[in-house]
Amino acid sequence: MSAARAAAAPAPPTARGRIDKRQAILSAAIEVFARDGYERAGVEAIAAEAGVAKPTIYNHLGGKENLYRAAMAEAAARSKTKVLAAVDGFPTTGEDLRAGLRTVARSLVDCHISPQGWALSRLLYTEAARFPEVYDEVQTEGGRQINEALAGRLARLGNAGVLRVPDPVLAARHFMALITGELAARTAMGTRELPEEELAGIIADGVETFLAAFGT
Amino acid sequence: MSAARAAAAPAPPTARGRIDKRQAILSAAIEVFARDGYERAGVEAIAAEAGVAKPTIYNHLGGKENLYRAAMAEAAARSKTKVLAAVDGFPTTGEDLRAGLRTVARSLVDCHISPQGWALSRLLYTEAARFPEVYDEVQTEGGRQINEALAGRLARLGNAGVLRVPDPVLAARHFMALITGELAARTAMGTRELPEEELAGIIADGVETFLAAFGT
DNA sequence: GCCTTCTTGAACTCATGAGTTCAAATTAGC
DNA sequence: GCTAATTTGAACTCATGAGTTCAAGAAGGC
Repeated sequence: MSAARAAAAPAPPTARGRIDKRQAILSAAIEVFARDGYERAGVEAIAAEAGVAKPTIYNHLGGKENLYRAAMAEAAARSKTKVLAAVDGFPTTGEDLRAGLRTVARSLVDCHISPQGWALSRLLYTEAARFPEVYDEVQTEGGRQINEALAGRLARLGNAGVLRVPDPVLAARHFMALITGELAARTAMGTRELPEEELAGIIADGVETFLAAFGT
Repeated sequence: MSAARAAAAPAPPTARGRIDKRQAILSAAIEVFARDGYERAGVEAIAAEAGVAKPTIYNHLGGKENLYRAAMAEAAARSKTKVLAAVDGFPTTGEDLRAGLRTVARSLVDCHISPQGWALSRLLYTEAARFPEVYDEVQTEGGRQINEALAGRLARLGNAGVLRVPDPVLAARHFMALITGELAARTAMGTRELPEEELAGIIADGVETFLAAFGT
């Protein structure tokens, strides 16, 4: 019986009993939803991916809709942590500003183009009509916080006289737009690989335009 | 019989026989796919919307996948026409450049945020994994052409000395990024209305940053 | 060791939706 | 008008997937 399951699931022959099933289910759900989309994703497939029986999912999370909500909350939390860490690397002084901006931009882009990052964006957009609350939660709890953090760092640089940012929030939005604006189109919303050199070029170009607009 | 169909379909009591069924089917398909997504859209619903019987769809277009491809090609063609017309309004002289840029930006944004525009983007992204050829066709046939047209106009302004655009293609990309970058997030990929004043603000801000970066 | 609690597998039910079939009705071409 | 092609409605088939049920099995607490 265990052997049959192990053959169907990539997961190791899971220990039985109540361990960290819930976490395993959420991780598997994120992966399968990301790969197949909400509609095409099967609860059975998620169960297999998690190395768990189907009723266990219904015990823990009640149903597909609720499972989706919980999985998205988990994914959003993970993503937010990463992005805020990336913003933390923002330069605080004008010393080698161009290089500093490129480094942060690269970190931010890496968050965006990671499989997890794309999965989150794609599902948010795709299911925005069906799950508006999920969209709002991620957007307000996540997106706004990130923008605020970025704006704060830009304001510091403005204060130090190395940038001209009368409206730091706007500058933060345009920074993100210039850096990440083309990623969706270029990678087909994360379904294509982007050559390293192309990525570096996009970032360098974005930083350049940003500096042309907001530098002193 | 005709009365029963008219009750189910919003379409007028269609004349029978081989008229413009195909066009009606494609228009209905665009609408239903846009509203419900590929997976949730039902062929039966499309038939009802088109005021046509289900077998007629299979006669004309063979199946759901093919119907999707044809509908997307139609939608892309319509969209491209509109966008290229918008680019045509681009200023060619430096006279009142700011106002001219805002006007074009507004036209471009209007194409983007129209229900048809969002439908196209959303479906392209959502189904990029399942229909990569559709994505490529629209992206290369449409996106590239639009970017080229925009770059051409920017190059003229550069030549006239009112803009500093060593790389017109790059400038075109950044123009679009600054103008349309936030629209997806703000409108939840077109599922929310955006207040007119907010939209005007986004455009004005985008043009301002663009001029700061590329103006003389 | 024992009892409670959770997990499992397997076989269900039930709804939905793609695609087909076909005789009857309708239309277009002439 | 007459004929050939097309459209229609309605009733199919068939596959898929959500959610449930239940008896048997496996931890974990004591």
